[in-house]
Amino acid sequence: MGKKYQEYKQLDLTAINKDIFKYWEENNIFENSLKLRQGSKEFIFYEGPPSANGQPGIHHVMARAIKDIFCRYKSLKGYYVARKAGWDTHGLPVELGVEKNLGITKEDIGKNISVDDYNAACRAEVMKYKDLWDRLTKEMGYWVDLENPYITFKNEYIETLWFLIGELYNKGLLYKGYTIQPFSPAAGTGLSSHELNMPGCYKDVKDTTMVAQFKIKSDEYKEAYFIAWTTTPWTLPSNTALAVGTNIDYVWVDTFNPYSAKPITIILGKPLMNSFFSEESKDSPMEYNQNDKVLPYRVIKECKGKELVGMEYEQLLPWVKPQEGAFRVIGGDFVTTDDGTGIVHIAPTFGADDDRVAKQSGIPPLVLIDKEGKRQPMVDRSGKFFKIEELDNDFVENNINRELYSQFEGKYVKNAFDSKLTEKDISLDIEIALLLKQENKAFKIEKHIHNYPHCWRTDKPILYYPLDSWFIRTTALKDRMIELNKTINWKPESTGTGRFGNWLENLVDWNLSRSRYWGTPLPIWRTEDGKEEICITSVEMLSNEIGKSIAKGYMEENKYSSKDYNNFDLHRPYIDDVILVSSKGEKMIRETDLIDVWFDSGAMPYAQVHYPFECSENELKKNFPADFIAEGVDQTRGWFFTLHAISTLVFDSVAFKNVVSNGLVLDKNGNKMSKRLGNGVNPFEVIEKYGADATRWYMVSNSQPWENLKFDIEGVDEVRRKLFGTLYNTYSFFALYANIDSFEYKEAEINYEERPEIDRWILSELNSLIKMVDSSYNEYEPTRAARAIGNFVDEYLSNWYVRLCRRRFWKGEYTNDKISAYQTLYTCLEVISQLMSPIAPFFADRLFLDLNNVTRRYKSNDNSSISSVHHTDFPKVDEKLQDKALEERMQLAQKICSMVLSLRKRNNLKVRQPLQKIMIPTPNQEFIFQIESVEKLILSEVNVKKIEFLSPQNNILIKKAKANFKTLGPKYGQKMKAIALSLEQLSQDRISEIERDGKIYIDINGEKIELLTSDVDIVTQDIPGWVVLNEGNITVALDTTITESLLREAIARELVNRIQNIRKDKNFEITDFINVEIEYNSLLEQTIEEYRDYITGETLTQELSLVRKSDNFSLFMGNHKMESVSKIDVIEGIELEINISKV
RNA sequence: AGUCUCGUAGCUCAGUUGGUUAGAGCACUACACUGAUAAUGUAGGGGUCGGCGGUUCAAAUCCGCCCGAGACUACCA
Repeated sequence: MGKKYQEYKQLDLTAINKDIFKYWEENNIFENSLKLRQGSKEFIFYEGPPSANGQPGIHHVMARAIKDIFCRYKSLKGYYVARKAGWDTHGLPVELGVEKNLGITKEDIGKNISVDDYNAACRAEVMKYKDLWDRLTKEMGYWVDLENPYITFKNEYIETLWFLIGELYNKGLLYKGYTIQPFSPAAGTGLSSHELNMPGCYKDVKDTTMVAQFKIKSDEYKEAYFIAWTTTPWTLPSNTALAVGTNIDYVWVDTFNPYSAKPITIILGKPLMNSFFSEESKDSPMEYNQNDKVLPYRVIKECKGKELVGMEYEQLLPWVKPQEGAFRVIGGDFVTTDDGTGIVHIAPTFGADDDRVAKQSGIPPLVLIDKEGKRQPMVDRSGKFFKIEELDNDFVENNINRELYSQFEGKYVKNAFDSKLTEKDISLDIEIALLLKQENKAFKIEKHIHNYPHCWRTDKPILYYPLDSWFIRTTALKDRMIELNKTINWKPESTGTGRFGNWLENLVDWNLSRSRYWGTPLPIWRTEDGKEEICITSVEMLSNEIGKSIAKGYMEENKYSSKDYNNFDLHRPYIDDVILVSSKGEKMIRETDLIDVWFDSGAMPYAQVHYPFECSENELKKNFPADFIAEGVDQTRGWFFTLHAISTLVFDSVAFKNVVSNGLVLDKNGNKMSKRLGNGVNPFEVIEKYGADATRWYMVSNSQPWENLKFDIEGVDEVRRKLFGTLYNTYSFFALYANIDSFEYKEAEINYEERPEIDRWILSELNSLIKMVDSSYNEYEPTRAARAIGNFVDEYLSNWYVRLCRRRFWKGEYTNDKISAYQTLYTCLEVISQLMSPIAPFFADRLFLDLNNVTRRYKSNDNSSISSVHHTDFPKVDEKLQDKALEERMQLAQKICSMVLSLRKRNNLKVRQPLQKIMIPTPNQEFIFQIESVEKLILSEVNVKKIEFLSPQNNILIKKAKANFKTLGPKYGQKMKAIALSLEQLSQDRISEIERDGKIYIDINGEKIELLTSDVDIVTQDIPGWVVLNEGNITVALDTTITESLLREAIARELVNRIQNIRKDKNFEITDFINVEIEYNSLLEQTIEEYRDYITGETLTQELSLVRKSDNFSLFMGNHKMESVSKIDVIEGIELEINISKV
C-alpha cells in the first residue's frame, strides 16, 4: 500500500507559506538548489543593495519578487545563479538618522561628540532594521544569500573603490574644480545631480518675489531704471550684473512707482508690457497717487537688447563693494520673455547660469574675505549672511558698509534654515523687499508659487552655492556610454532609450565630493599649495607611503601595515590622521571630502569580490557583467547610471545586459504611498493575511511591472480565490479520487494515440502553455507568463477538462481510460507547479511535493524523492503533443456548448431535461469533420441526443452575406461602402448563386464587379420555426420538443439528483450503498421501470422500491424510522416522500 | 517649461500588421447547476475607446493639437 495524496480541509495559503518555509530551512533547499547547479553555466545577477536604516515597504516586495522570479527561472533552466545580498551602508540617511537619535546637528560633530563616537553610532545605525529586512526577505520567499552579503563600509570594499578611483585618476578622468552647485545648508552638503533628481525634490513653494529697480547711471535720465524680477530677493545684495537678450525688443516707459508714486522711467522687455500695464491706461493722464488702481504710462523709446549691453547702473544694495567691472548690462543667451521683465538679475555666486555668463563677460562675483583669507560668497554654509566678526578686518574696513550691512549680518536667507523661525515669520526676502520699497527701488512685490528644489533628506530648500569639488569627467566618455547603452536590453525599452538615453545625451560631469563624515574617503592627499598630490589606490600603497612619512618624521606609527583588515579602519577620522610626504618632502593632507555613496553601489560588481586584491581579472569576468539586474525606475539615474558609468569608464564594458525597471507601487487610488498620508501598506501584514504567493502573483499579474501598480488588497484576495482556490480545488479533486483508486503513476504511460480526444487536447494546451511561459520568462515578461498560467488553470483545466471528465474519475473500473485521465490530470498539475514556481514559490512547492511524495517521479541521485520543485528542470515542450487543429476544435466545442446553454436558458429548458437534437448549418465538409470529433463532448455537456448538420444547399436556411473588408478594401477602395450595402441586401437566391458558382457579379453605379467566395462571408441568420442563435460564423438551432420519453428521462435524472442531494445531506461516504423507498406515483413507476439500472447505478442503490402510502404512515415497509423520511419535489407539482438508508 | 509614458465598462486590465457586434476578470442583478461545493455556469445592465481635427473606402489602432494623470529632466530670473 503506497502513500496517500495529502487532502486538506480548506486552502490556507499562509499556513502553506509557513510550512514550506520551515521545510526549506530544515532541509537547506536554497543551498541545495545552488549545489545542484554548481559547475553549470552561470547566470549573473547583481543585487542592488538596500539601505537597512529604513523600514522595508510593500514596494520592496515588488522589486524583489521580480528579481526572484528570474533567478528562480534561470535556475530551473539549469543555470547556476549566485545571489549575493548586499547592504548599502554609507551616506546621508545614516548620518541623519544618527543625528536624530543623538539629538545633535552636524555642527556638534567634533565638538559635543567626538568624530570617533559619531562614526561608531553610524555603524550601529546602518543595520538598524537589518532583522526586519531579513525577515521580509525570507517571508516573501526571496532567495538570496543573506549569510555572506557585501557590505559597503568594509575596508575591503573601500579598498576596491580606491582602486577604481585610482584608475580614473590615472586616466585623467578625475579633477578638482569649483562650480555653483546645489547645496543643502540643512544637511550641510552639496548634492549630486542625481540626488537633486530624486522624486519629490522639486516642490511648489510660495515665495516673496519682487521686481527691483536698478538705477541707470546717466546724465540724460535722472530717474531711469532697469527693472528685473527675482524669486530670491536675498540674492539682490550679491547682484553684480543684469542680463538682457540681445535680440529682444525693449521699451523705455514713463510711469510712476506704484508704492512711492514718484515719476520714473523704466526699461523692460516689450513683450512683457502687458504684465505691468493695462492697455486701457495708455491714454490716462500722467497723474498717479498712491493706491490708484490705474498706472498711467507712456512708451517713450524702443531699442534692441544689444543697444543696452554695456550700460552701467548703480549698485542696488551697496553693502559690499565688489571688484572693478561690476554693475553693467550684459547679454545672456538664456534670457527669455516668458515671464519676469526680460531683464535678469545676475548674482554670480548663487546661480550656475549667472556664474557662467559673468565669467564670459568679465563681471566679478560679489565675494567676501573671511578671517582665514578665503574668498566666500555672502552666505555661509549654514545658510546665513556672514557676520562682520567672521570677516577679515582689512576687507571689512575697505569694502563693507557697516551701517547698512550690520542690520542684516547673521540672518538666514530662508526661514527653514533657522531653528528659531517658522514659515510664518518675516523672511529675509520680505525684509529686503520692504527696505527697497522704502527706497523707491521696488516696482512690484508679490507672493509667487514656483518650483524650487529641496534636499531629498531634510526636505528643506537648497541653495545654489559655489563649492570646491572633485569631479569625474563622465562627459569625456559620453559617446561610449551612449553606444554601450544601446546594447542593453531594457524593460521597458522606453526607459533605456528615453529616460536613460536622454540622460546620457545631456550628461554633465559627475560631482563626486561630499562634505560629510560617514562614507568612503576620497583617497587623495595634497600639499598645502595644491601643487603636488597623490592618489592612493590600495591599503598596501597607503602603508608604503606612511612608511616614507614616518621616515620623514611627519608620522609616528603606521596603523595600516597589518594584513588583517580588521585591525584598522579606512574611515574618517582615522584616515584624516594620515599625513603623507610629497616628492619634494612637503606634507600632504587628505582632501577632506567623502565620495558620493552612489559610487559605492555602482562599484559593487568589483567591490563585492574585492577586485583586484582577492580576485583576478579572469575571475572578475566570471561575475561581470551581470546578465540581469532589476530595481525601481527611480534608480535610473541612481544605481543604473553609476553601474553603467563606472563600468564604461574603467572597463569599457556594460555592467548589465538585461535590466527590468519596475514602476512605483501606489495606493489603490493611484496616490503615492507616504507616511504623511498614512496610506502605506505594511508588507508583513499582507503576507501574513494572504501569503507571499498571492501577494507576489497579484503584483506580477495585475499589470506589467514597469507600469505603476495601484495596490488594492482586494486584488490579492481575488488572486487567492481565482487562481489558488481553483488550483487547490483541482488538486483536491484529483487527490480524492486518486486516493480511492490508489493511483500512484505506477502504470506505464498510456500511449498518446490511445488517450481520448479531451486528454490529447489538454496536453496540447499544456504544451502550448509551457512554450508560452518559457518564452515569456526568457523575455523578462513575467506578467505574460502569470496571466497565461492563470488562464490555463481557470479556463482549460478546471472549467473544461475537469468538469467534462468528472465521470471518468468517479465511475467505473480502473480501466485504461481512467488511468489516462489520472495521468493526464497529474501531468497538468505537476507541470503547473513547475511553471508557477518562480512566481509562487511556496504554493508551487507544496503542490509539487504533495504529488511527488506519492509518485516519486522526480528522484535525486541517491534515488530518494527529489525535495523541491525548485530542484527540477523546467518542463520541456513536446511539440509532438501540440495539435493546433485540436485546440481549435475544442474551442469550437466550447462555443457551441455555450450557445446551446444560452438557448436553453432563453427557452427555460433545464440542462437536466434531455432534448432531441441541435442543428448546425455547415459551410463545408471540413467543418463537419471538426465538430464530429468533439460531438460526444458537446452532446453530454448540453444534454442533447444528437447533432444534425445542415448543408448550405438546405433551402430552409435564411442566410446573410457580408462583405469581407480585408480582401475587398484594398481592391475597391472608395466603392467599399456601396459594395457592403449591396451585399447586405442580397436576396437568398443571389446568395445561393455565390455558393453554387463560387462568384457573383454585382452592379455598383453601373459598374459590374466580380466578387469571389473569399470576398464574401455567408452566415446563416435564421432557421424558421426553430430557436436559433447566431454568433460570428456559427449558427445553432435547438429542437425544443419534449416527448414523453424525454420527459421520463428527465425525471430519472431529477430523481438521481434528489437522491444524491440527500446522500450528501446525510453525510454518507461516496462509496456507501443505500436502499431507497419512494412514495408511489404512476409517472414514477414507468420511469423507474425504464431507468432502474441508471438510477441505482448512479446512486449506488441496492434496493429501489416504490411504496404506496396509505392514510397513516405505518404502511411504510421495513423497520426504518420516520426521521429518515424526506420530501422531494421531483418535477413541478409532484411532491413525494422518500426514505433513504445505508445498507 | 521640456522629454517620455499613459488615458478603453463602476474597478483592474486585454485589444495582433488599421478591416465593421470593442473583450476578460471583479463588482452588481436575475436565473440555473450542484459527490471539485467557501467552487461553477448562463443571461442582463454598464463604453460617443479622454476631447477636437486630419490621413484613409475603413481609426480604439496612424498623424497633429488640446485636456487630464504620472514619471523624469531643468540654472531657470
